[in-house]
Amino acid sequence: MTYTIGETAELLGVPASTMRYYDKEGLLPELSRGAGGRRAFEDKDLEALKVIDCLKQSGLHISEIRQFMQWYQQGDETLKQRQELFQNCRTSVLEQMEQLQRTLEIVEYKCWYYEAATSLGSEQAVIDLPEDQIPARIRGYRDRLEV
Amino acid sequence: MTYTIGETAELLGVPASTMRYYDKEGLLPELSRGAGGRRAFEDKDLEALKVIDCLKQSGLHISEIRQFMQWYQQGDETLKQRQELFQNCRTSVLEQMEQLQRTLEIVEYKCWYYEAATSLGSEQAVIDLPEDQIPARIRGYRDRLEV
DNA sequence: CCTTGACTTGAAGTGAACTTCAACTGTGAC
DNA sequence: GTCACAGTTGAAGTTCACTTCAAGTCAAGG
Repeated sequence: MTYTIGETAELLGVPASTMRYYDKEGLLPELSRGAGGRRAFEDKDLEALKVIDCLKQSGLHISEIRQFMQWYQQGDETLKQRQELFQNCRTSVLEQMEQLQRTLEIVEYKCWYYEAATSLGSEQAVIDLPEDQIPARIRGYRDRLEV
Repeated sequence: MTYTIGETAELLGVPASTMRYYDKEGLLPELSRGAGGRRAFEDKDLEALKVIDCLKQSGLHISEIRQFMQWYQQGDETLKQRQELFQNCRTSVLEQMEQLQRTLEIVEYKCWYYEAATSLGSEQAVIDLPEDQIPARIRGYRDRLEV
């Protein structure tokens, strides 16, 4: 069972032009061709596209993903490199999550701030709010009232 | 108390060129100038730079951050818009965290997979591993062994 | 006063990841 | 057979957020 590039695009929600680009960049080294030189995507190629997406989400560049695919093609002698790559991905994803958590805390403070401001009718009213009317989870950001 | 662009760059770890760019793009509308036309960063400008970073992390484009700064300058009549903006930011950050969580699960599967492969000496050995030797937290990804 | 070095500007350049274009070819439904 | 349409290619274009450059100004220490 194979899929055309259009079917694959539909299936994965990735534009066909993107997949041609990935192919050209060597991210789909095992992709075979069918009638008339058309790309014939097999299940393993769909799998590869999912892994590409995962590696992209982890913050890898196209060139690094190409490197991974080259290692994959070289077989068991590159297992160590591939293991290391995914360990680095893991660290990177965890760092991104921590960063996002810090961002969320600021955003939630701002949500509270503007909610209070709209219901009180002015920013000044929020700035003048007595300490004990500020929810505990937000108090740490009291010194960031500006803007 | 004011800081030069160089001091501010040092303080926040943001290149001076980036802050000039933000200024040019209207992201620092209240930034004042000191002797010789030099930018004089006050505490509120540092605060603004932190908010810019937060909004960027949330996924806003420069043009959207500029819009926010314009609303800020217009005062209390734009409180509603600013509240809505931060609510959208919150949704967007939560979605990013969910996406990252899904990525992490795949990455952790791959970590397990390559760890097993390196210790067993080959990928085939992992593929041949009996079901009951696969940790429960990973079993859901069994069908993604390829690549 | 003079020099050093941090600042100023507008304009041009960069890098990454696509996307679009133009010209062409082959497939498959009628 | 024919014809629309999905696919092919290399090259050029796009977008975004900076970054670098070139040419000039100004402040402050010696």
